[in-house]
Amino acid sequence: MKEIKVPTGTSDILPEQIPLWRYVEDTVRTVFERYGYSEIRTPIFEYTALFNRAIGDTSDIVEKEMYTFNKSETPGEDSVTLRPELTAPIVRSYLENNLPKIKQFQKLYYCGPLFRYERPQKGRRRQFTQAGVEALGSTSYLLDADKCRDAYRDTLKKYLEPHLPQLCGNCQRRFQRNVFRILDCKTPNCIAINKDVPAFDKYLCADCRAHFDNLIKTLDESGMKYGLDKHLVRGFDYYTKTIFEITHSSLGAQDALCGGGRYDDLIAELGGPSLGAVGFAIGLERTMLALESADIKMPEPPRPKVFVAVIDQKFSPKAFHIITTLRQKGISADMDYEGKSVKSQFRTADKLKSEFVITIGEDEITKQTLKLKNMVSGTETEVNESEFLSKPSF
RNA sequence: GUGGGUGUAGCUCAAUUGGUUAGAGCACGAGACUGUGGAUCUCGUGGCUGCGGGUUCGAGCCCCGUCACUCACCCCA
Repeated sequence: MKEIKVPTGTSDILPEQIPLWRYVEDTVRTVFERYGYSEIRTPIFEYTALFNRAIGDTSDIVEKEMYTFNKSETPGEDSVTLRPELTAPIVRSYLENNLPKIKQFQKLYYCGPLFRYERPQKGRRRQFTQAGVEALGSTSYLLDADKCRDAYRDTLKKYLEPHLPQLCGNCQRRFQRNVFRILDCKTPNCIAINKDVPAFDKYLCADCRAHFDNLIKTLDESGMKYGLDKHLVRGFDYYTKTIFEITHSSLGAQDALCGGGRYDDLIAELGGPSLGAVGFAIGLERTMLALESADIKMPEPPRPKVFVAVIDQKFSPKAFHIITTLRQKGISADMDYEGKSVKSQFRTADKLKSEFVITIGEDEITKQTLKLKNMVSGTETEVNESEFLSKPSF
């Protein structure tokens, strides 16, 4: 029989990694909330049609990377898909729950697992976690953003057409499927051709132009550091106007920590009013890779405050009573359950990094006291048992 | 889906040109005159060398296949 292991591209998060996860999750929540975003949670799977419509069929995600299934043979039961991204589900929920009617402008954030059927590599997993924000319903200047994109697409095609034979095989395919991707190519030959590609900002309509200029002006005035990348391309069809990424050099080929942009037409495309929106998502696993490479000190794992050791196993019930009492008073406490030697119990307490050890033996029972040892300083004190248990102090 | 790299103990790695019972460090467990941790020392547990075939008197090592992991393409966080 074949050994059953964790599925390809997924991994267990073991107890020792949990503090880092908590740290990262807590941090994004705190920051998002500081910026006025509220958390929203949507299902892990959605009807497949949602992603087909939102992401667009030029994307590989829709073509071959979705976990799609149909449990029911009944006709009319629609196929569902494990969510490969979260913008579309959130827009869906925003509309379905009439959020724009309650308050047109909504600032929402999320944090959770996503699924894409891909070949794993550094920073790329089949199940991964993203935290992101969506600012939905900001007044849209632009109903004609697509026109700019179409115009630029035509310009690009016109420029690249004569060079087509010199482009790499991938790019020749891209020319038909998605010209913009050619700008992103890493083949030396293609890079050379791309160098002289017409700049996109010459092809913006007045509206987009104004939007772009305003954005740049705001960024400059707030002292925000950024770079303009005329070769930046993002995969989803729903993006309009501004797109952006944050990358980190430690991440290898998959170096985007964060990516996002405007999607001013998506709400309307999913059946809602014509309202603009912006959002971005942060890859949590990639963030953690970057944190590890930056040698950031890991948060301390939780540890028991008290470990109770017994001289003889016959005192175990007593020890059990003590840890139960302490736990009820909100103090983390633990003990040995396997009748180990005193030395071994202390070793265990040490390994757990327990702050204090209480020892119980004949002496303590007759005197009705507890021996309390501070495991950092090594000093031992004797306390009255009933006093300590009714009002523990260290 | 395509290509490269790597698979030996829980982890990191050894094992002369193919040659006996596959080793070490760390980790884990027990102990060092028995009511006390960390340091040191002693002892111990632990491997169908990823799996399946082949070549050979003999394979951890060579050949083929397969699986897994990994990096990269593709695509994307």
